Amino acid sequence: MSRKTQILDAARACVIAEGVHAATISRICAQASMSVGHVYKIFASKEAIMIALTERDFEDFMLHITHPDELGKLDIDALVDRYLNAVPWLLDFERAALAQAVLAEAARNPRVAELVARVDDRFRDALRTIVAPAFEGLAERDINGRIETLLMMTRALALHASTHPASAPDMIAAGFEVALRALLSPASLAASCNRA
Amino acid sequence: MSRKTQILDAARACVIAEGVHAATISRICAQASMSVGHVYKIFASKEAIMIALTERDFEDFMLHITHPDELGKLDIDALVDRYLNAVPWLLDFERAALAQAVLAEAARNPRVAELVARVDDRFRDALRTIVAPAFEGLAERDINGRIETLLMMTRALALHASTHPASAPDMIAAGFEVALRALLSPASLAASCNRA
DNA sequence: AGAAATAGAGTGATCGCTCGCTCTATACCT
DNA sequence: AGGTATAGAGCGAGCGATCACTCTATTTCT
Repeated sequence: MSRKTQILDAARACVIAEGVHAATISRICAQASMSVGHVYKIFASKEAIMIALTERDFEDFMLHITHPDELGKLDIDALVDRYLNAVPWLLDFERAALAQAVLAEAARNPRVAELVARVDDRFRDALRTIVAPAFEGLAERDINGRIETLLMMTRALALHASTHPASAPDMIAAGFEVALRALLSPASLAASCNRA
Repeated sequence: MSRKTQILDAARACVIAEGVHAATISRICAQASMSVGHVYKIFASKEAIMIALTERDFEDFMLHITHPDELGKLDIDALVDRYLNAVPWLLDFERAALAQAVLAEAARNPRVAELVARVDDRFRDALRTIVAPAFEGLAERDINGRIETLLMMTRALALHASTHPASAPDMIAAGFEVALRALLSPASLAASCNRA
């Protein structure tokens, strides 16, 4: 394991346990069993560590939800399956705590905010690619609204375990599926259901 | 305006601008045009200020989404209307930034976490009261899953502007409505739509 | 005058980060 | 091979800044 990985793993553990700010360099060093001086030979600053950690975490997330290799092959039903399968992974407490810490940091640190925005764009693009064929004829605004809602729901899921560590994945998946299928069905169908 | 309110308003502004940790006592004091010593005569600690601020913010939120006075009178259509009307308010950047900071703090401070859990319970109860009549016959697990999904979507909406300050409320409301109506329709109806 | 409100310099702790040092392994010379 | 020079991984005491908080002095009311 490289020194970089070693530091990032230690930083991850600290951030999950106490957030970005309270994860001090000295605690990260203790966790990594390295000296302060050495860590600063490998990363330029605490911020650089956090950026690298965030990048690694996001890459992991994107691979889990929309793997680039299979993007072209995914239809809507497959997307729903993939989503529902990812629910337990998203509801993992450590993952959620890290995501929560990263988003909190994004509110303060413009470099992290830019990272979040970039990943969101990639996620929206991936969704759009999958969903576009089924949504022909739907107004652009409605498509965007649905994609944005999917993004928001995904983020909600990714954060949920942070405040609700003991939530039941299959109960949440059941509710989630209802909303998911509605958002991914063409407009006419959804409309006829809505007003019943 | 009471001294307490004055401090909380100053704290709110600081937290929105820089998060809970970076919102230092001295900056809050400067913002409130008060001395450090005086602030500590009114609040016991920085944590006490943050708890009070969180409580005030949550109370505000609950009043906006499910006002207790009209809880009995709300049916599902009225609830959807209320939700959609609340979207622009939820998408306010300052509100979202504060919510984001509070949730980040909850991940670290058990007292704030307990506050969040309490408010979530109140919110779930309110939803259940409104939704129960229409959901008779639905399995308990499905009802809970839907309520939990609604909670998650509400939270996602409440946080969204923190990372996406310039999002278009009506576009999001359009997508949101689709998911909302699906979650609030009885099961059979939703199922027949799902598998089209 | 006495009480309450207000002020802000001061305290000890802790932060991110620096810098001069040690130690070890390899390269090079004889 | 055996001795010496060199490189760079690793170390941690210490620096200046800043934190939450205290304490005493002063002003403002009654």
